[in-house]
Amino acid sequence: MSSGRTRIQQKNREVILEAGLEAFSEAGFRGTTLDRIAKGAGLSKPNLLYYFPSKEAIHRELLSRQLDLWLAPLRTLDPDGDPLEELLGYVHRKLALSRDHPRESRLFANEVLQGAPHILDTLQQDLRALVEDAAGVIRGWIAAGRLAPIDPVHLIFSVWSLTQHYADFDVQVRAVLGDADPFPGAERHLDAVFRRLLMPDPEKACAEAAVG
Amino acid sequence: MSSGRTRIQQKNREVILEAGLEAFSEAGFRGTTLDRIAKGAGLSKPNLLYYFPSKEAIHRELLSRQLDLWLAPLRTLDPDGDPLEELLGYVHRKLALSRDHPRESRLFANEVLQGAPHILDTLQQDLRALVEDAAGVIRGWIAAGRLAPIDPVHLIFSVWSLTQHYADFDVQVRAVLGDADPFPGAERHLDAVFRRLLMPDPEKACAEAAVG
DNA sequence: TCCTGATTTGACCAATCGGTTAAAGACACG
DNA sequence: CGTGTCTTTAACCGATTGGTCAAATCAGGA
Repeated sequence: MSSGRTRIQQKNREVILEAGLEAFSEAGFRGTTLDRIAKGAGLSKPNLLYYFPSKEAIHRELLSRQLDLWLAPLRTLDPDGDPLEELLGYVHRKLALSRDHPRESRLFANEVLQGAPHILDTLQQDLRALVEDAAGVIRGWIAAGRLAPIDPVHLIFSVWSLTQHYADFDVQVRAVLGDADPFPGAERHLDAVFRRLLMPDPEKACAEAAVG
Repeated sequence: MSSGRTRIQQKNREVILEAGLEAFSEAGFRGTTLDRIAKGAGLSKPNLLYYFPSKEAIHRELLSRQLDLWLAPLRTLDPDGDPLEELLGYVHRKLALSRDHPRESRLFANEVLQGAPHILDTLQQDLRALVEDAAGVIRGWIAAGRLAPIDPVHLIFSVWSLTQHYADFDVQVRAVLGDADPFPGAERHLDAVFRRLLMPDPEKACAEAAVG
């Protein structure tokens, strides 16, 4: 009565969302069937619809539940920290999300790729505002000469694309690399890329380049 | 009799493939219905199946027909050319593909994102071999000191992800940037990124950074 | 114990899925 | 004209889709 939800309800809703994540991330919204989610959750189809009113409700709940986690790394940029450290840390955390939560990445990738019909509002409002905040921080660093001059918004796009690539196109990456774990190599590569890209001090950049 | 295909057949097959590209790139294979393709092509559903034996045949034809075009930019790397020019040219051509053929990009993105069930063989053989060739060229440049040291395969992944991002996640990019055309900014950004990333000569890099 | 509400399910629904069939319509060619 | 081929479609098929409903089952408190 206090929480409004039984233990059974909480547990089954979790099981359903887990199965839904597995399915939606693999096949997208339209490509996913209630039967498949039900089977994955070990429940009957009518029982699914006892816990969620519709397929779309499961999808919506998944998207909104993961969105905060998904954008969290970008919120942590500290204007008073060291710019290079902050941004490399961001890249690192974002790549870790791709490694540890590839299904969540593919869930969003499917959604956006197909026109973001369920989260377009959120993108245009929350995401845009969040990016604008982060871009402001980056602009401040550049203005203070603490960071190489670069378009902050496109820089953020670059972090997204470079890191999420290893989750969203995992199959392709492994097909090209062989089946070895791509992430150690990806981590080294992205660290080197962004270090070289963002280094504000020409002399340090030169030294690094000369050594490397 | 000579070509084995009537004018009507050729024209209708084209119309069907155009409608199929529109549909598959938007909704993926499972999310696309024959009825939608038929409607888009202005034909009846049985008439579709007079020209193609199945939905999968349309999809397969689209994938194989676009694959060469899609990978062409990577084949043009000239070992005897200027490394920086060659790679910047590759980035430029790849970004132009994202701008001028976003549906083709999303067609592949959907396919790979959902596990590449129809082209996994091609990825593991042709694509892998192609990347290995290109990586060899890049390694040669690095060994000759004509290019900054960098992992060639991950560099290619980076080109793919950075350029295709503007086609595949177009909706998200526009949501963040507003609805202005993202490509001029993307072009400037990627040019600057790869210039800085690949510049082999420390002094030139320093000069560029100091000026920029 | 019984009772009440929470949970589960078999049977079912209209709509849509990919695909088939047979027959009609359009066309070229003699 | 006629004829044989190419093209198109109405009608239909079994399977699957998202979703409903009433009845059965379960769990827990008095």
